Amino acid sequence: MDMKEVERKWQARWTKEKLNEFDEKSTKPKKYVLEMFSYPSGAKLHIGHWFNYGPADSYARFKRMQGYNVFQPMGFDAFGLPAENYAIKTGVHPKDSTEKNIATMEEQLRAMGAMFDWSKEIKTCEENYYKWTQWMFLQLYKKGLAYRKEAPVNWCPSCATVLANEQVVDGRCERCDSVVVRKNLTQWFFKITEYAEELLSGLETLDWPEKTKLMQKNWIGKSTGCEIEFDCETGDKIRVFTTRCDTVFGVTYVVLAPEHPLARKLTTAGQREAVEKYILEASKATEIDRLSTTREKTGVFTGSYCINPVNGKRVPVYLADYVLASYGTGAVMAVPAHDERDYVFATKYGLPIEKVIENRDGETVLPFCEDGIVVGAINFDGLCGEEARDEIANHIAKLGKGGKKVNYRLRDWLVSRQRYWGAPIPIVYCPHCGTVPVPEKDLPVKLPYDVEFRPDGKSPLAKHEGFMHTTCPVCGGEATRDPDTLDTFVCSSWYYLRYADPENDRAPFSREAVDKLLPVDTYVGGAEHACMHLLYARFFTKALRDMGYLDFDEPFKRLVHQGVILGPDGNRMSKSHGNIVSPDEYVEEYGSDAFRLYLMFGFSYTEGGPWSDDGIKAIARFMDRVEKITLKVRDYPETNEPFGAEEKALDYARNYAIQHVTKDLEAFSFNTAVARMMELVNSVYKYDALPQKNTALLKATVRDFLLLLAPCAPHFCEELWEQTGGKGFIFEESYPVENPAALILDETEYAVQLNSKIVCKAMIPSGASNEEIEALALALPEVREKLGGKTLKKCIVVPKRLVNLIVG
RNA sequence: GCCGCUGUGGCGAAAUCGGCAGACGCGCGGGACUUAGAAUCCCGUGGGAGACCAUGCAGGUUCGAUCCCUGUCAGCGGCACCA
Repeated sequence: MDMKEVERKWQARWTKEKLNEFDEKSTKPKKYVLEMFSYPSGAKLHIGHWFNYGPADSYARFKRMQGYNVFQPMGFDAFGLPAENYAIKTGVHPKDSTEKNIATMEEQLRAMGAMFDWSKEIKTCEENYYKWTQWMFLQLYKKGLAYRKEAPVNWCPSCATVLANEQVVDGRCERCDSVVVRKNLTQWFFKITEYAEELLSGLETLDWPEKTKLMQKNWIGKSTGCEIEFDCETGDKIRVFTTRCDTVFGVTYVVLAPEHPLARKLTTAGQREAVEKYILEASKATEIDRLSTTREKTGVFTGSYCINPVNGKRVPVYLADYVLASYGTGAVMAVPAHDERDYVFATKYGLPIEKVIENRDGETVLPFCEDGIVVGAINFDGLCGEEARDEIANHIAKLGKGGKKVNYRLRDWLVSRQRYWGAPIPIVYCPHCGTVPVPEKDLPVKLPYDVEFRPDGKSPLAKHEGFMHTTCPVCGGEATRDPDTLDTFVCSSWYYLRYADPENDRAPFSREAVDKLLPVDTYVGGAEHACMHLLYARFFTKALRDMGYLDFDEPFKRLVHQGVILGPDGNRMSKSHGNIVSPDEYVEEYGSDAFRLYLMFGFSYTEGGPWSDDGIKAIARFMDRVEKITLKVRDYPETNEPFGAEEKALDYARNYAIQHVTKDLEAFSFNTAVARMMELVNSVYKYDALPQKNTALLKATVRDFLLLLAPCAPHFCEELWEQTGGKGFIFEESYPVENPAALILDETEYAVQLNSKIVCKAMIPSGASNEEIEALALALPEVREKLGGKTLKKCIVVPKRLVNLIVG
C-alpha cells in the first residue's frame, strides 16, 4: 500500500466531510479529549509531541467509534522565554519566529492525521486570545486575588537583566558567567493560597494518577501547628510558625531568614558589617541549595535578643539561610535538642542545647526529634505528643502570643515577568489615582512590535515610549503602563475553556459553549506539569467558578501522563547531548500510521523509555500481514459451514481480542492492545491455513479486526475498509462489542500446587465447586505420587488460576 | 538535599485484588520456498546437565511476593522565572 498516497487521500476526505470537527448538533454524549498544547520553540514536532498526540488521538478515535461526540482541539502556547532569547541572539523578532514555527508545526500535525478540530484552534500570542488573558487578570484583581508585593528575582549585574532560573547555571549567568544575585522588585501575585484547602481536598474527586495527586498534596504542604510571637527588646515582634510547639520551652535562639523584614532593623551597630556581608552571600545561594539538609549550616548573630513568651527567657536572634522567607513566617524558633538542623547549627555556633522532651521508652539521645514526654515545663510536664501540643498552644493563645495555625507550603503565584514576549499586564500607574486597572473596553493592551530586546537594565516594554505613556482611565491625566508581562502559565491556565468558544469577541467564552463541552473528560500530557500548570489551571477554574463564570469545580476529570521518550543513549533528548531523534524520517519511510503504531506498541505509554527503532520493521510487517489476509479473505465465497472446534477457537480469539483491546484502550495500555490485535491476526492466519473453512466467520472476524485496529492506524484501516466494500468512513462505524457466550470455555487449565510448589497442570471443568476441585486435584497421579502418607491440612483454590494443597 | 516515580530474559516489554513470571514483538537458532539473495511462511528460544535458580541488592510478612513492609543502591521527573 502506498501510504503517502493513502494518507493524503483520507486526510483530504476527512477534512472535506468535517469528520474531525465537533458536531454541535449531535445528540450523542460529548467527550472532550484534550492533549496539552504545544510550545512552538523548535521549528518541528519532536518524538515527544508524537508520543503525546498519536496514541491520545487513537483514544479519541476509539471513543468516537464507541458512540461519543468527541471534541479534540489543538493550539499553541505561543508566548515564552525561548522565542525572546532567540531574538536576542539572532535579531529575529519573537512574533516572526513563533508564527513561522507554528506554521511548520501545524502542517506536521495535520500530516499526523490526528482527529484535531482545527476550526477551534487557538494561539495564545494572538490579540483575540491575550485580550482575554488580560481580562482574566482584571477579574482576579477585582476579586482581590491579584496583588503587588516585593519579591526577589535573579539579577545578573553585568547584563543588568533579570534571569530565569533556567538561565542561572551554578549560581552564574549563562550568558556572561557573572555571579547572579537576588534583587527585590515589586511584582504581581495571584492569591492561589486562598484556595489551598480546596485545591487539596478537591484531589479526592479526581481520576488522576495517584502519584500526581500525592505530588500536588505535598506541594500544597498543609501542616497544622502553632504560631508564636517573640517580643524583641526593640519593641518589634517576631512571629514564628512551628509544628512542634511542645518543644517551645527548649528554645535557645530564634532564626530569621536573611530576607526577613526585621533582619536589618534588629542588627546592632557592632554586628552591622557581618550581617550585611551575610545577607549578600545568602542572596547568591539558590533555594534548592539552601534547603539541602547536608549543606554546611551558616548564620550570623544580629546582636539582638527576644523573649520566649512561655518562660520569659531571653534568647539571641540569628540570621541563617536555612530559613526561607517564603515559607511560614520567614522565622523559626530554634530548639536544638529536638530538631536536626537546629542541633547542627547550635553545635557549630556554641549555642545552648536544652532538653525538654524525653523518650518514653529508653534513653533520650539528642537531638531527639520524635514525640515524647514534656519535661522542665512545670504546668505541662508529663504530657506527650499531640496532647502536649494542644495544651501548650492553648496556653500561648491565652497569653495573647499566638495560637493554633494551619500553614501551607504553597506560595502565592508570582505572575510578573520583566520580559517582552508575553501578555502585557493591564494596569496603569497614575500619580494621582495610583494603581488603576485598564477598563475592559480598552482591552487588549496591545504588545507593540517595535521593541529593543538587548538587555540593558530595563524590561523591553519599559523602554518603549509609545507603550509606556498613556492616560489614566480614571482622571485622564498622564500615566504609565506596567512594563511587565504575564507568566505564560497564566495563558495556559484557561486555554481549555477558550477552545469551547475561540471566536468570541465579547467574552472569553460563553456560558452556553462551556456548559456544553466542559469539563475536560480526559487530559493527556507530561508528568512534569504535575505541580505547576495543573495546579494553576485548577486554581483558575475555582476562581472563575466563584466569580460566577463556571459551575464546575475541576477542569480535568481524568488525567493521563505519557512517559518521556529519551535519546538512544538513555539521556533526555537535547542538542547538548546530540541525541535528538527526529520522527520525520520514520514517518517518511514507514508512514504516519506505522510510526504511531510503533510508538504505541514499543513503549509503555506511561513509562516511555530510551528510543530504539528495533521493531518498527515488525510493525510494517504486521500491517502487511493485515493487508494481505484482509484482501485474501475478501475474495472468498461465503460459506457458513463447518462450525466445529476450530471455528469455536477462532470465534473465541475474536471475542477475546475485542474484550481486551477495548479494556486496554480505555486504560491507555496501548502496547497490550496492539499485542492482542497481533494475536488475533496470528489466529486468523492459523485458521486460514485449514483446508475446510467457514468463510462467513472468517470474513466477520476480519471485519471486526479492521474496526479494532482503526483508531490505531486510521488511514490504513479506512483504505482497507473501502477496499473490502465498506461504505462511508470506518470512523462512522461502531466499535465491536464482544459476545460473552463465545468466551465461555468448558474447562480451564489450573496450576496444581503442593505446599506452594507447582506439581502439574490440570484441566478443570468450568463451574466446579471448590470441593470438587480439591477432589480432582487429590486424585491426580502426580499429586498422589508426591503425597506419600501426608495428610491434607488446607486447600486454597484461586478460581481459574490454581489450586494449592497444603499437606503435612 | 526534598517530593514523586522506575528497576523483570541479549533487547522493547507483559503479568486483574498477593496466585502458573516473561503475553506480544525484536534479536537469535533451525526448517520450508527460491538458481541465489531479499521478502514470505512454519518451528524453537530466561538460565542451568540436573535437583533447581531467576523480577536492582539485603532482610521481613504470607500457604504463596514482580506486587505488601523495612533498609539500601542506581536511573528518571519536579523543586515555584523552561514550558
